[in-house]
Order: sequence, then C-alpha cells, then structure tokens
Amino acid sequence: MGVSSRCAVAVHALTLLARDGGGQLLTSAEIAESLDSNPVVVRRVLGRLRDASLVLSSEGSGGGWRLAHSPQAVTLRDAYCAVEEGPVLSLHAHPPSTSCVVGRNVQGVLEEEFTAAEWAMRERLGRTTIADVLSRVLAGDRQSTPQGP
Amino acid sequence: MGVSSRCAVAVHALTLLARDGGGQLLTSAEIAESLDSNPVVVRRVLGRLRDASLVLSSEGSGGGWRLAHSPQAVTLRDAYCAVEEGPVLSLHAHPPSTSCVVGRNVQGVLEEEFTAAEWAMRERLGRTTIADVLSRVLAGDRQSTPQGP
DNA sequence: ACTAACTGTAACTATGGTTGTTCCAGTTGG
DNA sequence: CCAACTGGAACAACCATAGTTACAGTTAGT
Repeated sequence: MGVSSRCAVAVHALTLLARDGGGQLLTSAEIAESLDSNPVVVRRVLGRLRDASLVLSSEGSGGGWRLAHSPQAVTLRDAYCAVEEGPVLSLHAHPPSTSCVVGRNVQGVLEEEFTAAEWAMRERLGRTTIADVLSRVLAGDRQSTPQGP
Repeated sequence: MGVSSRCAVAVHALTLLARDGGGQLLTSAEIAESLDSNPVVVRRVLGRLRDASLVLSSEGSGGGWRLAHSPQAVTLRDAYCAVEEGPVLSLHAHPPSTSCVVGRNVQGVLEEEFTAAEWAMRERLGRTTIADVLSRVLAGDRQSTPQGP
C-alpha cells in the first residue's frame, strides 16, 4: 500500500511555517494554496501536529498556525510520528493456523523484525530537521533562478 | 496506510519451505492451510517470489513450490523487495503549487529523505535470514511446550 | 488415453483508508 | 455586529488489498 501522504503534507506545512526564522503565522487557506489542496485537509494534518506539540493554533479572526519550536529542533521523524500511527509493515491479515509450528510462532518473530526495521527508518528520518529542509528548498530555488545584485 | 501484509505472507511461506533443510516441496493449498488463507492468495504472493528467483514452482500433478536457495542465503529484505513495489513514504497526492518556493522544491528534498529512510529500513531487514526466522520459530515452540526425551 | 492434482490467471466482491468536499458550530478581533 | 478564522461532522470518490470462484493449461500415474 504505502504510507499516506500526510507526512509529506506535514513537512511541507512545517517548512512554510519555518520561513522568516520560524515566526510565520499562516492560515490553513494559505498553506492549502501552497499545497494546491484544501484547507480542511490541511487542518486535519496540522491538528495532529498540534496534538504532538509541534505547532500552535489560534482560533478566531487573525488566527492561524505557527511553529511551537525552532525549525532546528523539529525533525522529519517528529512530523512522521505525529501524523502516522501504527506500524508500516503489516502482519498477517488473519492470524495464522495454530496447528502449525510456523503459524504459531512466526508472528512474534515478524513483529520483532518489523519493529526493528521501522525503528531504523524513523532513526534516519530523525537526522534531518525542518531547518535542513528549508535551507535546501531555498537553495534549490537559487540554483534554478539565480538572482542578480 | 501501512504496507500490505504480503511481506508477512512471503516470510511465512519461505519459512515453511525452509524446514527440513530447505528441501520441502509444498503446494499452495498446504501453505494456505498454515496461513489460514486461500491458495490463490498464496500463489499470487509466491508468484512474485518466483519472479524474484527466490522460489521455484513446478506445475502439474505432484507439483508445488520449493526454495531456490538455501535459507541462509535469503533475507527478509529479499522477501520484502520481491513482493512490495514502489515507495513506502508517499509524496504529495497532488503536485504542489509552483508559485511558491516551498511548493517548487520540497518534493525533491522529500524524495531524497524518504528514499534514504526506506533504504535504512530495507538495510535492517537485510540483516535477518529465513534461516534465522525458522530457528526462532522452532525455539518459540520449544519454550512453550518443552518436550521430554 | 484418461484422470487426478497441481499451477496460472482472470474476474468479481467486500472492505478499509485516504483524499477531497460541503456544511455548520464555535471563537476571536475590529 | 461582522468578518475571519479553527474545529469537526458527514459524505462521496477513489484505490489497493484480501478473499473467492471459475476455468484453462500442465504434469504424473495408471
């Protein structure tokens, strides 16, 4: 199946909020415009980031979303864990037969191995911060459209 | 979303075939019985393993499936790559807006990071062989139901 | 040659999660 | 009081998976 695109949306939104030194206050409509998506979809994802204390939301007129921490302090792992629940690698849809040695014990082994594999994936995601992403995003623009003095 | 359970089915089937030193010849019906599932589902997964040269199939009466290599030579990574195509971590459902710096460049950065994270996951899966799984499966049975002399 | 036992594959259903959308209640600032 | 937000429910469209049935093709044994 593959994991949902929520993580990509989350990193995208966090990167937007990280501009200007992290002091940006943006509405879900503004973020949705950059994503070419829907404000409700954005609020769904940002709601999870808020539950994980990665962003803060303020209601009412003039409200919106802003980072809860500095862009250097938030990693892709934080974003991933905030929006994606449950294991990536699935065990059997059905529990296997208990009248077979393999059926009785394979799920325990698989759970250990899959957990270790996912830990490795998250560990790698934890090495990159939103600040890293932002600087590379900006560098990409400088490469393709060099600016004069 | 999470990844399909095909990898769990594949490892289960490979472990069954690895018994008896790897010389087992099993039918899809026998494997399906251990999985408490359907022979067609099993053949779908084992078909991918065969395309990846992990198992061999023989048609006709007396036919079935057997390992193409020794259980020590096949890792969970091999099984995973054989049955699971495409990236685990998805980029945006839509391409983002090109009129925004982040929208223009974030997908490239995400692709690099996600690829690295998935590589880390597969690397970890590559450290465990089917022989490892089999021995742990058998050990699990010895623990819970100790046998006399 | 016939039959039984397999694989290989197409077609179909049911299910569940995600995405996108509309709608409305609640909150806030001017 | 109004305009601009968030919060959240409800719903449709879509897609992959898991499971099932059905059938064609292949092989071994008699």
